[in-house]
Amino acid sequence: MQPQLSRRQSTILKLIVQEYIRTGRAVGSKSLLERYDLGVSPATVRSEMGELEEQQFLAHPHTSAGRVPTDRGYRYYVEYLLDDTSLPVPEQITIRHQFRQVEAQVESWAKLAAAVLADLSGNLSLVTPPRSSVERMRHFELISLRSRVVLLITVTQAGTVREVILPLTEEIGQEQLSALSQRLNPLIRDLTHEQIRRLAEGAGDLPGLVLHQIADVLRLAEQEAQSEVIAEGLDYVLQQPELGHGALAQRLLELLRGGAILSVLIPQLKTGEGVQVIIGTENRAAELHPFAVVLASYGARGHAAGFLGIIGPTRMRYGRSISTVRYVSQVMTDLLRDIYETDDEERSHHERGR
Amino acid sequence: MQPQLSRRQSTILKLIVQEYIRTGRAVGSKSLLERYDLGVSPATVRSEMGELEEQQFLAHPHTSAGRVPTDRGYRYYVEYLLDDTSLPVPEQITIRHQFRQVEAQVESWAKLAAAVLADLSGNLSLVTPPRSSVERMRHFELISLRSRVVLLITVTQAGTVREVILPLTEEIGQEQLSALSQRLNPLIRDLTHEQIRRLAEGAGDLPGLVLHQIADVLRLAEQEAQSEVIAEGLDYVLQQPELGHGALAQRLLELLRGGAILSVLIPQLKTGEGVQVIIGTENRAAELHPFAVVLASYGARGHAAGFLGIIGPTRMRYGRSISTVRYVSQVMTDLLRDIYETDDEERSHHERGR
DNA sequence: GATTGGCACTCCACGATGCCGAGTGCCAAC
DNA sequence: GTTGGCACTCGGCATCGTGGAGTGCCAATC
Repeated sequence: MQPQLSRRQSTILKLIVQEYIRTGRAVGSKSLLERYDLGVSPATVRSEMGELEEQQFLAHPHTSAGRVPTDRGYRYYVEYLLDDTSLPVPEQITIRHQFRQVEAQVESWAKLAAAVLADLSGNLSLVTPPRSSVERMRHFELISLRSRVVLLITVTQAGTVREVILPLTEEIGQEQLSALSQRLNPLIRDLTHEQIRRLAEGAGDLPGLVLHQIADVLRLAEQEAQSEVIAEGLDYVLQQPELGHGALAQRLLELLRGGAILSVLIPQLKTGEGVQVIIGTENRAAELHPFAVVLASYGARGHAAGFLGIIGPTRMRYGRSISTVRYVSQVMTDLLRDIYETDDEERSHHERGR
Repeated sequence: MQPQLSRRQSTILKLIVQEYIRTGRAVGSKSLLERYDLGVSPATVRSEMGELEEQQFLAHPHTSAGRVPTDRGYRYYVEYLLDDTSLPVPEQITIRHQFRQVEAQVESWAKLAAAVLADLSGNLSLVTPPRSSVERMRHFELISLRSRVVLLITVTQAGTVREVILPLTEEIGQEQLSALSQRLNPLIRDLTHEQIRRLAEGAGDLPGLVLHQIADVLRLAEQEAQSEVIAEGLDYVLQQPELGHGALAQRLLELLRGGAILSVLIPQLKTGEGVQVIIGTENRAAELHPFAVVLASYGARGHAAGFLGIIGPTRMRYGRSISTVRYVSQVMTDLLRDIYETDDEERSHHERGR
């Protein structure tokens, strides 16, 4: 869609979108002029509105109602009419500060990100924890919980930590377990689950069991990366008058169960394209047609990565949502870089940060 | 409250509660007799109903409506009128089967429990992951992520695994880190965070840093045990007609944010008392007055433990909820026992299981 | 040719009205 | 103690009328 509207039409569309987002009521020519002086009469505005409706940017709920933006109208608004603001600095500082509190615990990043997104946008937020699509082994440990029950802890290259319980057929002491892990660890460092499984075939009884389990864990971690999602701000969903009453909110919550929403969203996500906005029927999944989605990925290049975003009614504050998503994704990317990046990269990054 | 109703009054109360739970509409004398033959006329039922209302077991929404159970009415029903059924065996088998799938991953137990509770009860479920109120150290590992960034993994006696990132001032190789952990691990096994912190004081630079961090992690784990909660079945909340429309559902969701609901519920939870039912205004917290809570704790004696339960409208299927909560709590307790119990205990437990 | 004021028309939201059905409470009779 | 009868009550629902906001069109004007 190219910009194809006259200056005045653009102005009117912009005001109608803003006004509708603000009030939630269809906007009429007169009431629009009461708030904004356009230097023309209602009749003129009406004729322009008629033109905009002709071109599918606006719609009437019914004959004697005002105009409401269509998905196409929102799209044009987001594309060409939105003042490209970034998040206010005080809020940036607050966010950075909050993240600093949990800097050390990687698992809490995603939770915090979800909370921040929800609170700042006033919408439902979704965040996937940082994961790698191909998990490679970093390190594992065997810890004796009690006789014949061992805890296997695996750390992947991407920093994901997993633990599984390993029942053994015979009793094996902590010393033996430590020796085993010391022997195996160097062998499987940086290998994928397939490679480890191949190794397991040739190995002895106990090592074979352990290696098999490790391979399983790695494979599982990759699978879960496709389905684990943290959501926050459910209460905001109900605050939306247009969603709260109908069965719409319920549908949305159902989509969240078991991360089903991810398989709906991911196919549409273009990685590394900054913030993406998907409005109403632009969503491939029909369930999401009543909603707008603001998405971004974070992390980078084969390292741990994920995506985050917010979902709300198409009548959402796009400017605010986009700047929030953009900023939080940046913060998450920075955090990940601080862990995995080589020193060179890190230095240049910190310089950029000033 | 002692049983204080005549046989016929009890029957009528029971039928009214059941009928109201089934239909959600106030129950009248005539419509009650249409479904159930009590061998008496509507007028008789009416007079009994009047008596029950007198005693606060029933209430009228308005003059010409049927009767609705009061919280007191539900209480009497749960206490004396409920047929004490256990969960149907096929469902028991399904649940056991589902847990067997994730047996090895301790972290997924709570999630699964929440999903099962929600699906079987058709209500919102809450589950806290198994935690110990006094965390003691089991084992830790140091893993070099990259130069000067180390991942510290701690495993507590209760089996909780935590990871934190440790920035160092100077570069230290994996070999040195492994040596350090091998030296320190035996020293701090089974210690609390306070004891470890005391040890840290006298230790050298790096060991001191590590021990301090470990103590922090332990302390944090204890704190989080008080606030971490998994909820499932939010969509069911909205299906409840009496909640979906009002702002009530929203209030409930707000309570869930950040585990605030735990601090509301825990003070009222008596541990080791089987399944507890808290109905409406019996809840100390006013926010929960519109709801009924079915709660149980699981786990045992200083080991990892937690609680689980469901929250729904006071008009809930108490029989089903209670039996579900009871069964799932039993399953969780069994699972934990299989990990931590000594072999003796385990044997007798398995024998009981047959 | 664009803009404007005027005007008829449309339709929703909202309150008032009336009716029906379900339910109650009471009472006299059994 | 139980019953049938009866007057009464009240919410729910449909119907109706009104007012306001908004539109579309057109002829007049700049």
